[in-house]
Amino acid sequence: MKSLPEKTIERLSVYRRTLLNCLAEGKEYIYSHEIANLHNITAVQVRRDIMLIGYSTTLKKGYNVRALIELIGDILDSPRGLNVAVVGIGNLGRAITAYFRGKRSRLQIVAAFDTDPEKINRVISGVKCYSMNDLQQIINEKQIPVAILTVPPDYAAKVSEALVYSGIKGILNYTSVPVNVPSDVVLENYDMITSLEKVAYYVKQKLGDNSKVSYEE
Amino acid sequence: MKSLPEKTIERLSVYRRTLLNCLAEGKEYIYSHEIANLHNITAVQVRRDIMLIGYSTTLKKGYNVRALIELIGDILDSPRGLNVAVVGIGNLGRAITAYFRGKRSRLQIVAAFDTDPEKINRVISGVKCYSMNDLQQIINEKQIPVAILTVPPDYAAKVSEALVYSGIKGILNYTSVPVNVPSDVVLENYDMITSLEKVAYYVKQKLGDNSKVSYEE
DNA sequence: TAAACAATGTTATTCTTTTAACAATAAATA
DNA sequence: TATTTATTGTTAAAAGAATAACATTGTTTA
Repeated sequence: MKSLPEKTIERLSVYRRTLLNCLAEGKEYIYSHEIANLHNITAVQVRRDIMLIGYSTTLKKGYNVRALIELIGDILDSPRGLNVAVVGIGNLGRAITAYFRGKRSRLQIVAAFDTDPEKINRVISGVKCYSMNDLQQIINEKQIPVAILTVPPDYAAKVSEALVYSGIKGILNYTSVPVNVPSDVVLENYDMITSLEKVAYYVKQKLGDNSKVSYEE
Repeated sequence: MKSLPEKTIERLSVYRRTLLNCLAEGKEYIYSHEIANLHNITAVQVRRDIMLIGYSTTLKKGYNVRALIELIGDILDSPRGLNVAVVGIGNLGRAITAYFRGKRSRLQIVAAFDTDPEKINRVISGVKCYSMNDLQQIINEKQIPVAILTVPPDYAAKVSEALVYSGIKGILNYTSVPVNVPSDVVLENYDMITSLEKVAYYVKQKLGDNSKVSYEE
């Protein structure tokens, strides 16, 4: 399989969730422009993404929702599922596990880690919490290739090192500190403060355009 | 001011936080390649970003950290700060307010909204929580142009409509549902499930490359 | 059935972003 | 002081992503 553009991968993930909703509402077929409207993008982009994953329909009644979902699954999911750990089970960690709760998904959050003795050995948001000291052991025992990093900023670097050392293959970093990993480990840094500052920047630009008030004095 | 590339805006936000740390450690000057190493990017990209914001140094001792921070502030921040509301103060909402707690920033989270009677009129993570019914009133009274949307998926569409109607200028949407706003409202959709699925996809790819095991049977 | 329409599939173009190439110059060194 | 080195600033090229243009083809309708 030739590799798909990163942005297409992202959109496929979102498409799938929207399509699952459609299916739940009894919708069997969907037009490219309907998918587009649901996501604030153009129908061309939708069609192009769908072309890239090799789906095509001869009908003019839109795409078969079920078939599309399945095909996206073939691309995104690992056949046997993929285990995930949440490292740092504070508010953010719990928010993420909550997202997955009850969802039937090929991604399973199978362990949480924390340093707080109050949390260790308890089940939090449906996930057993282990001591950070047992990181390597549990990751190996449970065969966990992916970790979500939601520890306080000061611990980010140390913990990500430990994760790499424990053999983790992918890290989704939600701390506000960029972390560094060897090139054979997949890394996605996402920074919530940055997104907020970005929105604020564009809002400032717009306000500045419409009324110079805030700059006048 | 000519408008800067979106990616540059994002990086500036991250640079600033890293630079603040450097300053806290007593570092007065920093080389482009040092900034680059901290962020897993190239020095050229750093220099280009810095060129774009119009900073330049005649010294060969690196950039003046203090000056850079200030200049980034001139670009990103509104002179008088910008008020922000968190709409839906569950785990995710609390995680975000916690980020900002104690941070001296030009972005202030000044209100939370929720429907849970247990939360309304209480102070949560340092922020007063109001009833969702008072959205418009409070947004106007407190002059809040930016909202962070962290409500359960089913409420996302309704609440974002209400926000737009209340005169909000920017929405940062963390629900797993894409929302739609008029073109004069700044919108950033960020989907945590998608980022996790993306990491999982690339991990799958890598594992597939190294050992075909998972596809063999 | 023929014409018009509406939808998809694909190539070409444009735009954005990153990377490369290299000129300029302060600082260090022989 | 002349030479080398290290660093910045800037233009040029390449890569990646979105958009536009358009060909194709079921479906509907006169």
